[in-house]
Amino acid sequence: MRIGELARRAGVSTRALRYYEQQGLIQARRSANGYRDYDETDLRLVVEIRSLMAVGFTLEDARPFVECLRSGQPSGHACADSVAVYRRKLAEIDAEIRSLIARRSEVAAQLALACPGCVLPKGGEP
Amino acid sequence: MRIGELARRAGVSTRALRYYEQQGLIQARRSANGYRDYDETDLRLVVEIRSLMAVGFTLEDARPFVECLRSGQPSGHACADSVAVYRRKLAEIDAEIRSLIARRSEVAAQLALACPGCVLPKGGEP
DNA sequence: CTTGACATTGACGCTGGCGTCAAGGCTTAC
DNA sequence: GTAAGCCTTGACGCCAGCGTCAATGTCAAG
Repeated sequence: MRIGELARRAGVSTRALRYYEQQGLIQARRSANGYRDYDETDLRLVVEIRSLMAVGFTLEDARPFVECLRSGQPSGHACADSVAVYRRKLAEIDAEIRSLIARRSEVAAQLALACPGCVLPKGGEP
Repeated sequence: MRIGELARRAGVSTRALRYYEQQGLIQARRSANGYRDYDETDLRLVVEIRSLMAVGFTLEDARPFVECLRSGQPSGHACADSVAVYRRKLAEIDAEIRSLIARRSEVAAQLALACPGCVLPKGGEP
């Protein structure tokens, strides 16, 4: 299939697909006229990328999953590198959550100073 | 005082101070030679900006606080606009935290699929 | 033959908050 | 006079993930 059809089926823009290719995440065969030619495997790669991005992964984070799929594995997380990224992302998310909770309580404290009675607790601070 | 001294005392770069001025957050008087000339009030404004940014506020978020201070209020959160920003930021932070928790549990679920026994819970899911 | 829907590459724009360099002017100290 | 250390404005760079425009090629339908 050509790039427009892949874009429609994957729910992304053609620009995004070219960008993924530029970043080395997907590689398209070329038809005789120079058009990119994709197959169902490419669709799976793009869907994998998008589902990872939907949970906050960057394109670089997605790379091991894509390579895992391309190496013939039935799923992108069947490789050690992918699992390592999962664990790292979990740690990153946990750090972000902790940071946000800390910042939330600081803001809530300031709001309480500025406007006593304005702030209703959320369980952030003990 | 000139820009270098203000920068040192506030713990920011001169570049940042010029940027804040360009964004209309602070306004410096000028000496006869064209140099920016700041006073203690300006220092307070910059300190306010930095403390707000430290908890995740953007420069635009900080604007009402700065204007509040410049209007003669003893503290930046003594104005209605500032309180409104506090409440909006609290809501934004809460939304971010919820989103992160949701994403964390999705990632954890995927990790559990990929590597059973890898994931140890964190209290995110019941 | 022409229109229209597809495709190509290349390049600039966007967001925020600056860092960094260029090219020069002011002031003081030696 | 000259070196050092401050200051000025202007402009490009950076990060990610594309959006958008330009100029042009390809191909099937009418």
